[in-house]
Amino acid sequence: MHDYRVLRDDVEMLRGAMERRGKRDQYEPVIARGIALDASRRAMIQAVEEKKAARNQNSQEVARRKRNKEDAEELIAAGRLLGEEIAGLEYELGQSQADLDAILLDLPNVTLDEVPAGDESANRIEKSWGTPRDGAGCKPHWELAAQLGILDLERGAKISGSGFVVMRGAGARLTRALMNLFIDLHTREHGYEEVWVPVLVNRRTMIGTGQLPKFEEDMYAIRDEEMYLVPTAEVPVTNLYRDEILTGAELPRGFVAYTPCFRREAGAAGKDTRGLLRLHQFDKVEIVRYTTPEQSPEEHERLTRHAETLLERLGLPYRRVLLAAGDTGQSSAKTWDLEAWAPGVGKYLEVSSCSTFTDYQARRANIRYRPAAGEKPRFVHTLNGSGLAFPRVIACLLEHYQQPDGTVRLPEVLHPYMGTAVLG
RNA sequence: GGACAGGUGGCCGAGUGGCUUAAGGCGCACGCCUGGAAAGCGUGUGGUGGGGAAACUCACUCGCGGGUUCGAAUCCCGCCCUGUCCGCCA
Repeated sequence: MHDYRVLRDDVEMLRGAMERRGKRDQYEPVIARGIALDASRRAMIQAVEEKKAARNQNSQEVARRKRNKEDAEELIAAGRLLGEEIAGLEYELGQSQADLDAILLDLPNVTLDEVPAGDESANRIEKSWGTPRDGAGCKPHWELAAQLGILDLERGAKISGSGFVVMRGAGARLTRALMNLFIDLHTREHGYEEVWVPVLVNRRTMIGTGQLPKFEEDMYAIRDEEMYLVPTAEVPVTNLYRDEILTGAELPRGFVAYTPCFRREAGAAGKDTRGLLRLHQFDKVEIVRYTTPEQSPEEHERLTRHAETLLERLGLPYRRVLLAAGDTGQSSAKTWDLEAWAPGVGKYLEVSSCSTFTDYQARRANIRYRPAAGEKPRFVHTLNGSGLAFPRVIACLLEHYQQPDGTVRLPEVLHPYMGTAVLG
């Protein structure tokens, strides 16, 4: 969400940002309407406040006369008229305000200068780690998993539908192991506070992080309740401090949470549907940071390193990709995707998305901090990243560490969590 | 789900229609006092929006939203949340 003032003072900047996202044409009429609404809104505010000041003064005078047992009929009549005028103006103002808010909620965040313009073809690989295994002779994870008996796609589909999976035996245990490994690392070595949060949230929470009102069709909702299943722990965790004012001294702050994630994947039908590549329900550990605006660039790098560290501990080759503006999510100002190599499917799989949202989410969720006692509150910057998403990590682990006989040799860091070195 | 009791500023707490532009206290900040501190005394202490270069000023804000009224923290209606008890339940 943007400040109203952008429409007054910085509209060229906004237009440029939409241009870089390839959405100038889409948003130009929205921006134009926003500018007009902002101007009329301000005029109405002035008019209505003038009337209210008059009404307040009038009421004071009525009170004074009544105390002195003087006649106030004339003033009461004048007050009645003012009240009617105010009611009319306020109704109009409410309409303008609602329309303008809808526009401000609809406009995507402004990407940072270093984010390349254009669509995903302009995405930029910024670094690579490890040596991708040659895919020759490598099986895809769904074959390995079937052979190992750790993944039951058929029964997942029976119980819930396609895109829902059952993990069994070592597969189920692997999920629990990754959850513990990731949370342990983030709490013990990266300084995050562990939190356990609701996965069913109200509408206001979904608006706070930017999923609503725009992406209603991507969300699972509870009928008759106006509750939503979270698509990521980012939603409840970022909203922890909604409508609160933190102190500057407690920033930066980091939180780590495991949650299941629920996504309808409405626009992705038929894409990457095999095995563990794209699910309606999956598990993920998420890291979220609150920072000051000044610290947010370095915090973004730090958070991304925290996610990368997990891949390095698991020994999975990966690359860091800077998303172009057109591929960057609505709320994000800059996103690095971490993609781990899956030799069996012969692709890099997105296992983490590390974003800085600047003050976009903080405005929507009204999360502020006071730099020092007595100073004005400012919006925090919020950041988050997957650390990491399990199904694709499991796919990469199986494929990367597979042996010719179909067994899988696990990386050492998982041995204590799994109680074994080999699957199969 | 039902009954009852509540929701006031950072915190406690007064306040059943106009002399409240939210009393008083605590906390906090600054000042006086002091060799230094404590105590004491004094002053100041929220947020949002509009106007203004600023000083400042106007409006809104007593859980949220409506309503009654010239005027609502106060009266009415709906909702949310918290507590206690009952019911149900992992």
